[in-house]
Amino acid sequence: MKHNTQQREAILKCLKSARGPLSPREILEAAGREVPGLGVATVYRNLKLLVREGLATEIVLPGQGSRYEISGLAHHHHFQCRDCRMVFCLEGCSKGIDSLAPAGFILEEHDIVLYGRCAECSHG
Amino acid sequence: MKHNTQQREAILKCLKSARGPLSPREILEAAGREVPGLGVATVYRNLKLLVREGLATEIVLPGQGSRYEISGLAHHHHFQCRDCRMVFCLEGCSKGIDSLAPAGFILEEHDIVLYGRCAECSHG
DNA sequence: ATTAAAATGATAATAGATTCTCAATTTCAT
DNA sequence: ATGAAATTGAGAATCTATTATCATTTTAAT
Repeated sequence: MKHNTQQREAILKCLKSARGPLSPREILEAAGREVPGLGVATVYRNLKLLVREGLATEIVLPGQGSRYEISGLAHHHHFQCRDCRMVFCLEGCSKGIDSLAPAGFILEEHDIVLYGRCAECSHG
Repeated sequence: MKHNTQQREAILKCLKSARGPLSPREILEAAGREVPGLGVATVYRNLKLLVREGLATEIVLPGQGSRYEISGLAHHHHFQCRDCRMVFCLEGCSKGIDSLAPAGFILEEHDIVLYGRCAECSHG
């Protein structure tokens, strides 16, 4: 990453203003509004680059391709709306998760995903 | 599902004796030991069938293809070993998950996945 | 302004999982 | 034991997400 490009800036800006991790497609659409003609390959290339540089973090939910969110957020989990399919970052974390691991197992990490309807889609 | 086949029986038996959801590949290998020559298509066909009949349940972890476990188990979650990649069913569920949903959001379901080392791989 | 390196966009290519096709085999009611 | 219906196995085909290719454009140091 030697040169700054408007494409990369636009992608980063998207991630910063998002309420949750975005899919490459969502990023293509959003950043494409700022940089017309933006191509898929560029989105993927830059996401990979941003992750490598530590500026973005890859988020994977069950049954879907990777999403990306801005790095540096505190430990948190996600909520996916079953209507609009959007993913939102949540705050905090449920206690007592560690106790779910069976004896003899070493727990290193955990993921929690909530599913339901977001405020808008729950007819807000 | 009009005819019972040894293939289907073998697949079902695998699911019943497993400690967690199995991938089609794992099932192919395990059931293939009982029914030599077992084909992938047959595994997929029967899994689909078993799910339709309510005998098996599809489980999807982040970044991986579907796995299948026997139906009827109580609410539970899973642990994936980062070494052997095997997935294990856990018991119980962490309290307070519901409180993670933001105001205005309707929570319908949740998934929890723990990652780490299973008893065997943690050098047991 | 010039230029070499970096980055882009269009599209082809790849990869992995799952499904389809179809001839051959198996199941089970008779 | 027989035969129609169901199922199977091998391999081709499909689908989706991501990556590679490459000619063209952009960046930024000079």
